[in-house]
Amino acid sequence: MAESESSEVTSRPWQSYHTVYTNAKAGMEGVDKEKVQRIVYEMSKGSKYFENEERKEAFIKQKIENMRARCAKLTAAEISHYQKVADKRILELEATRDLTRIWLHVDMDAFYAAVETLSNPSLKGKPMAVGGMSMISTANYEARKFGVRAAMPGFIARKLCPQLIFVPTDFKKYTYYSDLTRKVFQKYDANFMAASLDEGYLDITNVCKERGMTSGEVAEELRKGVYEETGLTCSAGVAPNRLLAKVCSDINKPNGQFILPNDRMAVMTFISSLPIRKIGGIGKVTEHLLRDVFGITTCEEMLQKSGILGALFSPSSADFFLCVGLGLGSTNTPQVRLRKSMSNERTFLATGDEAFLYHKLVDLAEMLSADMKKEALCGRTLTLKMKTASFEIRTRAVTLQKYICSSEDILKHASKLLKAELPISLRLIGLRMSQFNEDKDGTPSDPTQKTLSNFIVSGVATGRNMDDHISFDSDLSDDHFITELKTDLPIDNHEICYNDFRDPLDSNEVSDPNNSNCLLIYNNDEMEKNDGSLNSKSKAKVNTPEMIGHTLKSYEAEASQLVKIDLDTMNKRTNLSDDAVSSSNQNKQSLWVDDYKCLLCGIEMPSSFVEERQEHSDFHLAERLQKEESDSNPRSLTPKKRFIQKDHITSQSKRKKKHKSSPADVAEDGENWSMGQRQLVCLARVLLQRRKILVLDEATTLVDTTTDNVIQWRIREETSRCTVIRVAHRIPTIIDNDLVLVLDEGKVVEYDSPTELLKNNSSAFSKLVMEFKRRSSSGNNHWGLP
DNA sequence: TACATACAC
DNA sequence: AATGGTGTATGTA
Repeated sequence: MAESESSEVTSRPWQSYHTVYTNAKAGMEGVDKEKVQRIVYEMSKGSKYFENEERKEAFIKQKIENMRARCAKLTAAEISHYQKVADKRILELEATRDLTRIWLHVDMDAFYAAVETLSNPSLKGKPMAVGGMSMISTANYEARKFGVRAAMPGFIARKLCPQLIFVPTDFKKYTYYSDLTRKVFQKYDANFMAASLDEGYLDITNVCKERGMTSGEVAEELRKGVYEETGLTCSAGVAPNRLLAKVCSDINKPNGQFILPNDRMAVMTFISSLPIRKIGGIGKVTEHLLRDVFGITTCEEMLQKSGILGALFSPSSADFFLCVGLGLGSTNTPQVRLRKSMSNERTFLATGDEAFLYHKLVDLAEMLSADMKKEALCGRTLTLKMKTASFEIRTRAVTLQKYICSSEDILKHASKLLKAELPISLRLIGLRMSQFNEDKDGTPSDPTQKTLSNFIVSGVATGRNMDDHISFDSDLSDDHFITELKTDLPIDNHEICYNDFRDPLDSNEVSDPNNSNCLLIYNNDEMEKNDGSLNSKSKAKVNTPEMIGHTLKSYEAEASQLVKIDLDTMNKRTNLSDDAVSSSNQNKQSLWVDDYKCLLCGIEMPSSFVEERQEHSDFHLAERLQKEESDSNPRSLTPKKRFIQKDHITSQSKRKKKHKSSPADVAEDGENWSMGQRQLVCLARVLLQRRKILVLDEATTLVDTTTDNVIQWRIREETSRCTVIRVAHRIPTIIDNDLVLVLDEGKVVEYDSPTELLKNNSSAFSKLVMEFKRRSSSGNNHWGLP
């Protein structure tokens, strides 16, 4: 079996290229599939697209292997258990079977092509396709005889059929004809569901009853009506539910119909031999998966393998498969569904030209905004979609506090998302808005307006307590407090954005494949005196979280309280924390001349604007840090990167000036800070407090590596007389600490000084360091690692 | 929530 | 030379 497969790969390689258009489509019965497949393969071979398809294919193969392995691991007892569960579920589902409704699915025949032929009758009888050289939307039946079909690129179609006529798409026309067909649909079911421009689901139960007609007669009449109204033919399927009706409408295509009676036996017979790929929702991948793992090709087999399916798939997937096996589908008429997202995207010649990409983004933002306004929509989640030159698709999203719809707002956030990805070479950019505001009047109902949980008092060993609101009434000037800074979440409450800023090409972060590895590092300048056990030079050994908790507990005496400053602390809304920070930092000079004017830029802000003032001083702080950072390490920044940063600062300065005239706007500021800048500000504030013990939990994740190195160096300087506990993934962040604890899946795998750990080549830490070196060897090594 | 996949037309 | 655009659902972290 494996041998015949591999010989196919070498002698007839095209057979292993799985395209989307391998499934049987109406009108393609007499086609020489082998030939078509070979031509498609030869036209595609070697292209970037093809390489990406191969990558995806390999990924699916891997998935199949994993599933097979999981299958093989199941014990007999487990299998019988899952079978019992599945049998019970089958009974439950069977009980929901509803044979009282009659559903009709109408599907227009080669809709776009038929419409084009209508408006240009000379196309009649000739092979024709709607679309262009890159993509075909619809092919007429003459073209299908050559293997030309929807979703096929035009240049391949032309190879299959040199005389093929191409007609560009014209959605206005299709919408017009679609409306005509819907007028007819409406006569049979006022609540019909439009599945697309050329498809509809109608519940014809009442029509049949009221007019004393069989469903077949209704279908005939409706199709005749559609033809009279439009001059276009369609096909219909009648069945007790929508899932089956959809399958039925395809059976006698084109210009035909198929009736499946409302009878359980008829349904079961119909379903039994039906290939699963005919069912809507089962596509190329699922078909492949079910065939190669379980040997399932027909719907009937879904029931035969129900136990194992239940064991390997999620409940909702398993349910769907069972329904397929039982021929069950929805019979209800769902209430009008609101749209959940709106998007637009454009493909172009792949380029890394930032000005070009930005320009595309501007266009998309404007178009999207216009579309949103047309439907009076405002959304709060914006997603940037990118397709790289190698066809890899990436999306990056932000969820905002406010609903937006203006092109300016969209562009502002979209360009931030794009900037974080630069440099990058793209062939497509898209924007999508989702999470819409229910009412259109634009009332800014804040859906995630949070109460502030700022200072949370807790012990390390008792775990993190981010959610509880614990009042804080201790003396902040006490130097014995530990300040834990957790900055791996955004600071800004205005704008919650959980972006992954890591660049997969910039491998400065080391983690194991499932990303569960973590390094907990103790830089222990003072701890020695306090607790010798932590500083033990013992060999790496397995440890448990309890032990760590225990060890750390001994510090609780000294650190009478752990002050956790979470991100909200740094937020402008946080009066308490801001007061706390400034009161604990008495040597801090006032920025405000005469308690009114900013010393640095002269902006005027009354003292009552507490939050705005904090925001403003943070801004200057960030500016300073940025400057210091680029001065101290100018060569490590590419000119381009520096330009971006400079640009960032300038845009902020501009915003500040604007605020002069309207102080109320200041509350919005900080919005356009990069996440890295926010982390910088957090860090700076904490360092200023000069604690004896500092916990840095992924404190610099959002800062680029170069800056991170500067920061780490600076932290070491600033904290030479204090104990620093770092939690980090980046090796350079932790390499020169006194003690390293390697965590894997929440457990301490080993701990010792880095030098000791590195002596053992097979220690987890050594492996991480080696992996890090391997990944960074291709790029610049700024880190001066051993 | 963010992101990737799968699917449909 | 060259493989789309729009929208939904779902799984996973």
